[in-house]
Amino acid sequence: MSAGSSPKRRTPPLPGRPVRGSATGRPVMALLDLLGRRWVQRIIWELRGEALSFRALRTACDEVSPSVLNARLGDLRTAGLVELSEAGYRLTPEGQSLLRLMLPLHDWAERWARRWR
Amino acid sequence: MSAGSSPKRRTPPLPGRPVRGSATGRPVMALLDLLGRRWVQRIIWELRGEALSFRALRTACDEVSPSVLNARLGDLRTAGLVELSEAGYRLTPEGQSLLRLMLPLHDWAERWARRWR
DNA sequence: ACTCGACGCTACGAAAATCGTAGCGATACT
DNA sequence: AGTATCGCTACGATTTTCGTAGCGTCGAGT
Repeated sequence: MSAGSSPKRRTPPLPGRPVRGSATGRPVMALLDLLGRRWVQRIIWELRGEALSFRALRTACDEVSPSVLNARLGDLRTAGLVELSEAGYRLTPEGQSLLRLMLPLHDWAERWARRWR
Repeated sequence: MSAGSSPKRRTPPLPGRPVRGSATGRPVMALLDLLGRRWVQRIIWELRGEALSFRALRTACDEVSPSVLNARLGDLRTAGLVELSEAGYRLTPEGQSLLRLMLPLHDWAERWARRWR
């Protein structure tokens, strides 16, 4: 490990504690903070099917920088939405229940796109 | 390093054109790019009720920096999700239909929070 | 007319997040 | 030994976000 004991601790958003943009830490605000970080929703989206290795996930996310991917996976693991299994990274049951809320976004986006054709 | 004099235009994510993290421009990827920008989901969330003035919206979003707020409002207006009316900023019908997909996040977050108490 | 306050919004330097590339140590198979 | 993949780290460059100050406009009040 060591990892140089970072001089600045990055705090993943969790319900019940102050997050960016909300001193109250109301759960929905913590969630919006988490989901508003780049690649977070995309990662959840790409894990909708089978488990993916770190590298496969990186490829699925258009070769996202590994430092950011690792940071996001840390956030998501801390939040209890993602876990690393034998087969690779995958959604926890909690993560799957959140994914279920996101799935309708696909069809919505398709309809949205028709306005731009 | 280009000494280019062009002010580097920021392109809001729209379906059908390449966006950050997806050369294809598939609608859902454009949407995830848009929603993954900071404050975007929060802005939609805060506009779930009545129309809000720029300043009221800024206050609702915990005094977010006006430059970022304006940039996001530009993205959202270009995307056809938000419009400026007499009464202030408000969601378009399109934006309201997206909000409807987001509303369940509140209850989900409440349940999520119970794991951390 | 003049001040006052609120409006949408811009400027700009500082700080933080993100990116891109290279590579490490471990493990496994040849 | 050589090759390949694994999760993951380092670190400088770039982009985004932040924080504060303030501009120009408008309508209400005096």
